[in-house]
Amino acid sequence: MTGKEKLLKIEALKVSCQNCSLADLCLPHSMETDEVNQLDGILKRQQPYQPGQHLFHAGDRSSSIFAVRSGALKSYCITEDGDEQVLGFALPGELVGLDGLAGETFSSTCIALGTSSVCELPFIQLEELCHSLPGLQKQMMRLLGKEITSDQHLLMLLGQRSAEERLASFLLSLSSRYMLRGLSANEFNLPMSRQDIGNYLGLAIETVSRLFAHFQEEKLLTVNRKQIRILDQARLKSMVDGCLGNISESA
Amino acid sequence: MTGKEKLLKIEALKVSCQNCSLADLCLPHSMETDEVNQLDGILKRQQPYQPGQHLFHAGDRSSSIFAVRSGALKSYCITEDGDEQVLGFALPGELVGLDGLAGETFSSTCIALGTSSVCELPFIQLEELCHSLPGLQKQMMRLLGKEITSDQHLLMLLGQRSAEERLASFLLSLSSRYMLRGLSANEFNLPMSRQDIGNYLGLAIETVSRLFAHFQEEKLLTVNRKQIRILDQARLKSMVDGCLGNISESA
DNA sequence: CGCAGTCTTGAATTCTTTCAAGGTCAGTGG
DNA sequence: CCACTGACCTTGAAAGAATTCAAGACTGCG
Repeated sequence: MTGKEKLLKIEALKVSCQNCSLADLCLPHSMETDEVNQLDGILKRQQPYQPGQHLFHAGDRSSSIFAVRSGALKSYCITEDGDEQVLGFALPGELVGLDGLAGETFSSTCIALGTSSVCELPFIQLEELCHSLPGLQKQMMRLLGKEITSDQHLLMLLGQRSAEERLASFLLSLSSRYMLRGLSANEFNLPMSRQDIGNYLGLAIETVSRLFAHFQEEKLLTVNRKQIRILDQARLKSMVDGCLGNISESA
Repeated sequence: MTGKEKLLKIEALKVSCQNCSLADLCLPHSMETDEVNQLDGILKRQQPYQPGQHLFHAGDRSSSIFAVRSGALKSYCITEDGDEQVLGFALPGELVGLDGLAGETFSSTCIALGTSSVCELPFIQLEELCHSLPGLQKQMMRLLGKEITSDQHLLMLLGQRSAEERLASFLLSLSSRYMLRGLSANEFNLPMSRQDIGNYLGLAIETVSRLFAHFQEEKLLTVNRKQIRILDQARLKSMVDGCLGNISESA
């Protein structure tokens, strides 16, 4: 590879990663060419996953975290009596598999909702790399801390909020996450089913459906199947005021 | 300091730390004498906190994590409309302040429930130490991952469990955490008020009170003010079966 | 076209909360 | 020593929110 080719490759990587959570992790910290190159070296890019295909199952030996490049993923657990509990959704630029850091295996299962492509980062190598790249380790910690903070927000949501406040908060979360990645904050598609939304928010599917109808009556938004268009973001926000922020990225 | 004195000091530290979460972090990983010494060097031991005294407030600049040595702590947030949301309780041997890793400041507030003593670990130094101690960084990651996993469990609890299942799960969590530190699994004191329990579990205080009465009628346990004695751990467990584990340590 | 899965809508039921009142306990001061 | 106070906890009854049950509608697909 010539010097010029190498440079191009690095530039391409920067572009491909710039909408990614991992950008937080490395790019803004004045990574040198060689450092980006090192990170690139451990990235495994994979074939896209089809809807319903699993990235990993709870109990699988954990060896990597995954960054979503496109599509959407769902993390969930199966309770002993066979129920599913949705833990979160990952949109492009977000990470999944962080719970695998806790031990030898994943504690959650991750499934593609739509056709999705991901980058895999084997964390053994990520760990080694942390030793040589001064900022990377700190950023990993921050990312994990962020995950904890975001779970705390969700806890607050489920702990004391009404069904209405939960759904409003959920929609605002999606909105801001799409915006963060340069997509429209007021018009987007729900990658998940009503079933998944209800499960995630601790609500019956019928309640979710009724709330969408109610929000529509109130002229807060329009909803057509999966397509959401937020009409009155301000009023939606006022519904969750006091809810200390929205749901942010989740595992 | 003579060689012998130094050795004694290290042994004392090992003893004082062995019931601590940080033991997970260092001791079982064949830490050498010098390594324990290094860790000891960054530990700041503090005066005990009195009930109602704060370790840190949300918004404070975060620079350390804290390990509880005795007593009990409560983490919480205040929502914009002034409500409190309890995020978790820390018992001896557990850590608080991990959410501070997310950014420059803490996102939660931490208060002593009873007289409590803690070890403070400035994480700038912890971070530096990670570079020299091979196992420490990995253990930090694991600890953070554990925190995430534990939040996920709580999420599942609040998401779809009945009031009865929530309280049962809460009590079993306390039980197993006390047992882990070598205390009785079936007889312990609740360090927090009914108010705090209700808030944490997303229940009204009256509901908590009624459930204690109900559990007592069912001969599952006896409760006298703060004192709990679990009579039928097995049946209590069967109530939360399918709840995928209990609540574990929280921020 | 017709089937299967997903979503919506209505009515009855259940669980939990809210409101209200009373009880217990520890500390305080007469 | 005992009544008083305030914080915390318990208990009952009424009200409300969300779920469950049930039925029907829409969509995409073979």
